[in-house]
Amino acid sequence: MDSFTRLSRRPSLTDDISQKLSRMILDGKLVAGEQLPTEQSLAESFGVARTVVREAISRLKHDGLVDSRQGVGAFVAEPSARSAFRISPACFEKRQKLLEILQLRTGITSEAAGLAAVHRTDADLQFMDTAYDNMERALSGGDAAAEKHVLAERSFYQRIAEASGNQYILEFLSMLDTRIDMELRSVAMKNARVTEWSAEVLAEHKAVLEAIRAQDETAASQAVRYHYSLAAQRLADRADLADT
Amino acid sequence: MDSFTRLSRRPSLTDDISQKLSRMILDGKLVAGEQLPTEQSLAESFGVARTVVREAISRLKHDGLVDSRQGVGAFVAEPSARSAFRISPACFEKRQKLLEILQLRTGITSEAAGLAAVHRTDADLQFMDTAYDNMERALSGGDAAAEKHVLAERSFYQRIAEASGNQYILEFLSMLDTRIDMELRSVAMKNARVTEWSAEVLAEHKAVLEAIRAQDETAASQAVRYHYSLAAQRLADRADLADT
DNA sequence: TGTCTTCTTGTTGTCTGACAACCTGTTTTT
DNA sequence: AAAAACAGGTTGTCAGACAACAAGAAGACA
Repeated sequence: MDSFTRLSRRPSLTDDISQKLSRMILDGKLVAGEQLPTEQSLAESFGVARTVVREAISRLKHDGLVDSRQGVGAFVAEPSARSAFRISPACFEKRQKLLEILQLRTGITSEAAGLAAVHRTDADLQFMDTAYDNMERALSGGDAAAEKHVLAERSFYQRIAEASGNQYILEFLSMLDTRIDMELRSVAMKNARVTEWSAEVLAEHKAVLEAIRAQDETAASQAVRYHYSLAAQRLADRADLADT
Repeated sequence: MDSFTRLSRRPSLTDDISQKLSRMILDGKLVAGEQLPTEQSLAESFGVARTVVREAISRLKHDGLVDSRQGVGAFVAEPSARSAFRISPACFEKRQKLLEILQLRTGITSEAAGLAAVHRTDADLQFMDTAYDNMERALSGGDAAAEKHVLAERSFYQRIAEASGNQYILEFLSMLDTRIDMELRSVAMKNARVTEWSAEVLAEHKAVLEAIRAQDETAASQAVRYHYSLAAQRLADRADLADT
């Protein structure tokens, strides 16, 4: 939540400076990669103590807007590093909630596939074909290549999101994937057993790909929804995810 | 992005303490409403200076995890105050981007409708019926009641999101609606002319409602998608939104 | 000349101490 | 009893210092 969203409390100096700095970056007064003024000069120009500037910059670092290196300076982060969306870590508190996150992703991914079916270029299709081949190849490695397959699958749907032409869908999906990975990798992903259902899963992906190739919007979004509904079911059946 | 997402840089003390504190809250060691230990005692127990603790808490305040009152203390914020999702204000910079936001909402809403068709209770249905009646009644007021109708429509889909049983979908949609309203109210909503297409629009909503009543998952999500595709088209036709 | 070492300088990260602003409960005064 | 002054504690801000670190400058040496 942005500080100015909370109207209840009188904004502190830190809130003020933090907002000023982030606006400078968001408005493009500070270009990506550019070095921020030093904390001391910022403190002087804002008329506050250095601690205030530090707390403000600390927030920006936390938000991924700037990146600082000790002994060198603070720099405006690349736009690719700053996501349009942020999700609270609290969302992954309980493993049961993960299923709801996956439902959320289902809706967005299916929309992405539908849009991709409409807007895809031949180049997009080529990327998707390649990603699909990678999935197929990863499967041939058996359980050992489980993680590789997961990455290939993610890459496949990322291509779809790119082909949708919708920047926000792409960003939101990649953010979700990143966070889901962080939460799941340690728990489940490493000992995932893909061979059990590899064939059917691949067929589900294939259906998505072919619908997009045929530029069939409805079929594409439905194929995604179908895949995820089965995926959710598989996930629910897994013992290592059922706990807590 | 959380600090531990960036693996490149050695985590600073502030990163460490910030993470420790947020985990204490997220893991429930500190209950909502509870007062945090004083900055000084936190500094002592963590073995760092108070400035470090302050920078860490500053991040948590920015994230809405804690709320502090000068002279009293810092308190764990209510979970309702910590919204699961945040969207950067930059997303609404250009009006052209609004269409992409709407596409994003389409995907989530259609997923919500599908889930609602499965999970709805009779009570949910009753709420939706009431919301639909409100929409219908708002339309009879003609153009004057345009804004009222917009609110009724939003309320209708909010009911659907609630019936989906998915907390994140509900939160994300309400966040999007809030932000879209903030951006659009001044521009378009006040002089919206609903009478031109009121009948057909209402029929679209009705289709959603009946699909959910019939517990037809596919029909429900398709009906939403159909409505939004037409809504996007209407929006694109509007001159006051085409500029910039 | 070229390369390595050392020094210098500047910046961020952390520490320490102090005071201002503020809230709350207690005590004193009226 | 009610109001005012007091006391203690906490956050917010300030000031100064040093440590950690990086990058360039200057010098030593082959």
